[in-house]
Amino acid sequence: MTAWLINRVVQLRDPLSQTFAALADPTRRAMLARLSQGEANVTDLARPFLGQMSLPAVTKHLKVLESAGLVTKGRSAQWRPCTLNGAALRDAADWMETYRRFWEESFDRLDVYLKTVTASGSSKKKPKGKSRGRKKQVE
Amino acid sequence: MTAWLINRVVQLRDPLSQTFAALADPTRRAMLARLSQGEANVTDLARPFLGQMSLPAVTKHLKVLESAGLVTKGRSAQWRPCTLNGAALRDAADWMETYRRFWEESFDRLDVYLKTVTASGSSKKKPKGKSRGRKKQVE
DNA sequence: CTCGTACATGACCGCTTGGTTAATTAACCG
DNA sequence: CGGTTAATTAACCAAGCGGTCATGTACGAG
Repeated sequence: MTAWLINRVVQLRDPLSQTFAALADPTRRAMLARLSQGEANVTDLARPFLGQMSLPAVTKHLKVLESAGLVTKGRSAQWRPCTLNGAALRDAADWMETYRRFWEESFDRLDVYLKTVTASGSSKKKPKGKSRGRKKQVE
Repeated sequence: MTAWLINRVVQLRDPLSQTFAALADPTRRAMLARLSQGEANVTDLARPFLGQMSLPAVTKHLKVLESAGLVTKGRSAQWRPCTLNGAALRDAADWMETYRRFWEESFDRLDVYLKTVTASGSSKKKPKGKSRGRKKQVE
């Protein structure tokens, strides 16, 4: 029936959904990564992607990030200096925070497992330490 | 040109994008919230939404969560007991973590602002404390 | 075996998304 | 003024997404 209307209008435009949707694209995440190193105008942001996609495509991505509140686009003559805006990201992080125990639980299970393994070996090195949440990660 | 092909195939299917995309829907987030309180089968998960959407719709949402690795769907007779799987969520949280300074920066700016405001008033109550990251939030 | 329950699957539909090219606006520069 | 650079807008296209209904399947119970 006309349920799709209700959905489209009411459902999918809450800020959190917009934020997550904006993050659900590697191009957009890369742009955020670039912006995390400082202000940049549109062509700066586009540079790594030109050759793979056109400038209007970048403009579109940028618009998604902007309307999700993740970046702020200023203007100076013909340039649009963009800056990263942490606030929207914080909302998403806050949401995630409520689930932290779930990934730490599984980490703890691994921790317990590792302890049983190393218990049968020598007990030196003692790598205890509150080293939650692995490093790695670039993208 | 055939750029859309390259994109579709190569771009949008990385795990992180899938995870964020899965989170970009309030229905799906609500299902995760339900699962955070313990195992549930499909009709359990669907219950709050029936009347607003059909069962197949829920099945679809569930499939999105599943293929993003966020939930694991077991089977016991005709039931599919679903459980929340924290690992995928952790990957997303790790990504966010690299941007933490940006929302904490803005918090600090607010902090400074509040200090200048309260400085002109009385200096009692002293709400200093490392109370990062507001409470609120339900969804 | 038959029935009911719990889900999944398939075919369809309309909007959204991510991309394209071509044209347009806007500002600076000489 | 005319030209160049920066960026946006418009029109279009194919694929994806979120929903529908109808049908199909797998299992337990009587």
